[in-house]
Amino acid sequence: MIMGSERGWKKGPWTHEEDKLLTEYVTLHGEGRWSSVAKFTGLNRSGKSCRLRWVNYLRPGLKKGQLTPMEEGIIFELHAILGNKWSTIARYLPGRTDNEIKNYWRTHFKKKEDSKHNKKLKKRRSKVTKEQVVMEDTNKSNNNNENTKSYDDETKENYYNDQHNNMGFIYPNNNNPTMLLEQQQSFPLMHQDYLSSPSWPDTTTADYDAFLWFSLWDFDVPQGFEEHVNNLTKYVLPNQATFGDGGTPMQK
DNA sequence: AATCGCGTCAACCGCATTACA
DNA sequence: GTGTAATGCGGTTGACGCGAT
Repeated sequence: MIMGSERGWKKGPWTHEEDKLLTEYVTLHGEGRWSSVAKFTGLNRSGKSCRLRWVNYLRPGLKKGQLTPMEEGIIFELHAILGNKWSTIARYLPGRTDNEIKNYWRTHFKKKEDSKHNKKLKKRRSKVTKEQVVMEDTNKSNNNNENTKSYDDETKENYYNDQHNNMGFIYPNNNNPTMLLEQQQSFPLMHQDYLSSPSWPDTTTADYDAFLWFSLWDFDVPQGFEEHVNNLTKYVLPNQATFGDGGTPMQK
């Protein structure tokens, strides 16, 4: 058994029995007071370890299994804006944990991250827009007269370029600052109705991209999925060309 | 059959922030 | 106001499974 150094906390994988004890404790006392778990349950686990186990594995409502294309898209979009703010991103994906999202990102988008230039490219993501980020990357690359883009940054840039070229999407920028994430109270997309909807758009079509983008950036999006799709059809699809440069997002 | 490489994911660590005495 | 404990967060590690060779 691996033991913690400070006071002999047990480490390593949790047993079924330990899970049971922790679950009983939280059921009885609620979340929090993690450092008391050992005292009340006899579990020889640190408070941090208990919290982590609960949050990432035992907490009710956690989704198991692969992320949906929808969720992948959300992660991609939010990461472009927020950077490695995993817990913040996780708030917009009910049932998913920051750890899960972090792992997902690393395995799916950081595969070729071993570029030696990467460390030069750490971005201030918190308050800049996606378009600014892309421009920064592009400018830096041009100025340095060398390819300093990481796989991560390059993938994002390609993604946005594709969106612009193929869909005519508009991303928020200085001329269109109304959609800065941090100015918003909430993301309408996260309405549980959407995530549990049995009728997602076909993820292989442009409609899906439009749906995804619309969902993320239209902060006034209606509550119901059907209405959402109706609006999508009404405002987005027949008129994609109008989403070109400099315009505003769909009007309601 | 052995082993190697890779992807996945649970869990740990260190640090920052917050709460509280 | 200060020190300490508790909590939260992001980065990292290591075990495990699986397919390729």
